[in-house]
Amino acid sequence: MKKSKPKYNQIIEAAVIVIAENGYHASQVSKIANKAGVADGTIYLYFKNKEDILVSVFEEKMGQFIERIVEGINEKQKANEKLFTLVEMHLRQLSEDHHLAIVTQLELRQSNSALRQQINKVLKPYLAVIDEIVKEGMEENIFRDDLNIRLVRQMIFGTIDEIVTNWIMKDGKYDLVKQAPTIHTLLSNGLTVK
Amino acid sequence: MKKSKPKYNQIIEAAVIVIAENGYHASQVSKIANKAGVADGTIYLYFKNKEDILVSVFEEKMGQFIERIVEGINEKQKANEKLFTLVEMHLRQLSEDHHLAIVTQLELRQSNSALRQQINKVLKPYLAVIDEIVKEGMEENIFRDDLNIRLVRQMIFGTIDEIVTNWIMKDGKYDLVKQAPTIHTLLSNGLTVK
Amino acid sequence: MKKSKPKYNQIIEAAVIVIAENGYHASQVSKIANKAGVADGTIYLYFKNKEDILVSVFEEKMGQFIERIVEGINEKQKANEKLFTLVEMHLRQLSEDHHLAIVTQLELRQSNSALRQQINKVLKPYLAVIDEIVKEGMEENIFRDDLNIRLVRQMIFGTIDEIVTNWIMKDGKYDLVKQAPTIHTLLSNGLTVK
Amino acid sequence: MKKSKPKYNQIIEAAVIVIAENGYHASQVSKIANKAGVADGTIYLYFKNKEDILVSVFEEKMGQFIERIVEGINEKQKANEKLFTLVEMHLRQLSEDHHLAIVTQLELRQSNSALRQQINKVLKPYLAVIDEIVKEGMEENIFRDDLNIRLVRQMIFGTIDEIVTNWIMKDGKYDLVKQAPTIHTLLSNGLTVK
DNA sequence: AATGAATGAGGATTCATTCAT
DNA sequence: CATGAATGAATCCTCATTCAT
Repeated sequence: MKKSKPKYNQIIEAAVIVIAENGYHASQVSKIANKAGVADGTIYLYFKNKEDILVSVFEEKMGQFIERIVEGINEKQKANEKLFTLVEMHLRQLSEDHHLAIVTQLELRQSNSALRQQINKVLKPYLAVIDEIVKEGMEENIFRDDLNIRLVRQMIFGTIDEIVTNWIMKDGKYDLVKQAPTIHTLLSNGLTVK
Repeated sequence: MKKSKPKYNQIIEAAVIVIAENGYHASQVSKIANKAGVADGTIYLYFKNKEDILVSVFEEKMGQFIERIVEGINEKQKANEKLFTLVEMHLRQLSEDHHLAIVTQLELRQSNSALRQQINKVLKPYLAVIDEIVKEGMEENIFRDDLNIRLVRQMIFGTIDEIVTNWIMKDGKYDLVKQAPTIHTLLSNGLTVK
Repeated sequence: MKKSKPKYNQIIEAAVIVIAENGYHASQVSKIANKAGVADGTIYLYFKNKEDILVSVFEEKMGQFIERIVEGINEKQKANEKLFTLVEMHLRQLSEDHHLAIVTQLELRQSNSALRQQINKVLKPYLAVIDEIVKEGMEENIFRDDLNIRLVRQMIFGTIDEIVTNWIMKDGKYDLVKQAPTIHTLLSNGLTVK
Repeated sequence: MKKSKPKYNQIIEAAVIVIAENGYHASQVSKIANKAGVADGTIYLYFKNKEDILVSVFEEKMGQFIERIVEGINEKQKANEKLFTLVEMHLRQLSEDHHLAIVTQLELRQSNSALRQQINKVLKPYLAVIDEIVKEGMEENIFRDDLNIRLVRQMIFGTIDEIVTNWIMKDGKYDLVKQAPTIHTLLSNGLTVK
């Protein structure tokens, strides 16, 4: 966590749970405060407004999320191993924190466009990690050398994101992480018989 | 159109414009009524409630959207041609109706999860079309025979969806349709050198 | 009343009573709505916001207030009779509407400076009436010809206003109108023995 | 100053500036504390509550204000000289402390009626000084012997007060003190040709 | 004496929906 | 069918005040 203030973290953790359980619009500030064990007004000592809670949740959690993936990737040598690690850890991390998955895949998207811009900014470093893997793969001659990096990044992120969202909307009834190899193969080899 | 009542369509068209221009949360029923040239109360003669307007917008527009894609696909023989047609027409149709693209890619997602369930129901036939293409491709031995249809569908839809969303968030500043071949190649052949 | 909408007037009348009885800051919109026999939301069909109620109360009441004084003055020939009429009617009108007197003398002054500017605008015509009397008096050679009109106006208004405010703060325990002749004499002849 | 504690005075001075610059309603206790260079809580070691700060500001400043006027008056023999001195010094003192003038003429009046009662109490000695002058003038046969002291006091105070308020609302754009003779003449001789 | 983090009560306003005409 | 005036529930945020340190 960026800030070591305990109340700040209490509120962040409470917000994830309350938003996951009630949905963003039914998550009154007082409900979050209550769950965090602080007074309503205390929220505003740590956050500018209700939206800021949401952005901060995303920043904090996304920060850890990316950090861990980057660590995992750094242990790998080849771009396709790195891609596999990214897919697998993306799925694993959301798989292991159901509340967080609900918030990122469903509730966070209910935000207005101002908020969405901020969320995109937080997401940038993650997208940069994807770009980096793709570039490395092209340089290593593991990936084709004519790839449009932006489109590849959108395919990789769009695919994983859609898969996680579907899983969440099915209430996480099946094993998400187990699908990492298949997804990786799909992205690597595409649909066509060679 | 489900109903041939002219006011029904007036309201649907007004809703697309108002939501695209103002965003979901700033699109009051009275604003839509005003744009449609009817009284507020009249809305409720044609729609159960505000959510119902949104679902209906999506139903109507998605109905046409899918219909046209199915027509396009039926003219093709091979699964990979069909897939190309689907990608190209998906991009083209949203490219040509900016208002609709904003509504489907951004504003509609701000709805609560109850509404999102209904939207998914509307989306089902489209996803079924994708599934059908994949199955045909496998039978024709054009696509690999070990594909997990659900995951493939999520990759195809997730990729296109992410690409369109990014395009909209960049205010449609570049040519979307032109990217269809590259996207199709990516989905078909994946990232890896063969 | 400027507007013949009955609810508009109901709300104005309710506001005078509620504000006079509770003070401006303890006069919640819901309390005014309740007194007026309308829903809270209805207030906002007729007034922009809470401040607008206050300004409108003043506009409506001040409009009548001035109108009557002007009528009274027009029946008089000489400036000093007109001045007497102004003093007497000013006192009489506030004397006869205790609620209104509380609102104008006490509660209205708790407004912020933005509101006060608007109130001053409403007051302008009344001050103009005073100016007119003074000018006439000077032309008629009834008043001294070296008067500084602005200062005279401020003396006349300041004197009456202070007297009414003191009366209100003593809960209207004595007869205000009866003092008109003395006040008029004071303003006319000053303090000094001639 | 009632208390010789330096922080007490720091807070009083800070309050005058903060209230004059921000207006009464935007003058949070924390803003005053900040300006005074003390912690929020420290305010409550010297003042019972926020209202008490205001009353104390008025008491302290009014105390000095009256003291100086009394000194000035004591140097004069005749009641009409004393009245002139009172008018002139009233204008001069507020003229020379713009912040204080804003607070006394505008911001302090936004207080609720409970506070206003206390303010009136503080004002009493000043009104007594006016009364004294009037009585002396009557005894000296300089002023008419049939004056209603209360009304005369209200005329004198109301006139000066209204003139200062108008001056403040015009941002002190003209010379206030220069008007003392005219005001004094008006109060002494009234409007009428003799 | 001094601090300042924490408290929590309180209220204007919006807008989807109704229903008398 | 159509209207649109009226309804009223629902909530974020501020800020004076407290009290453990």
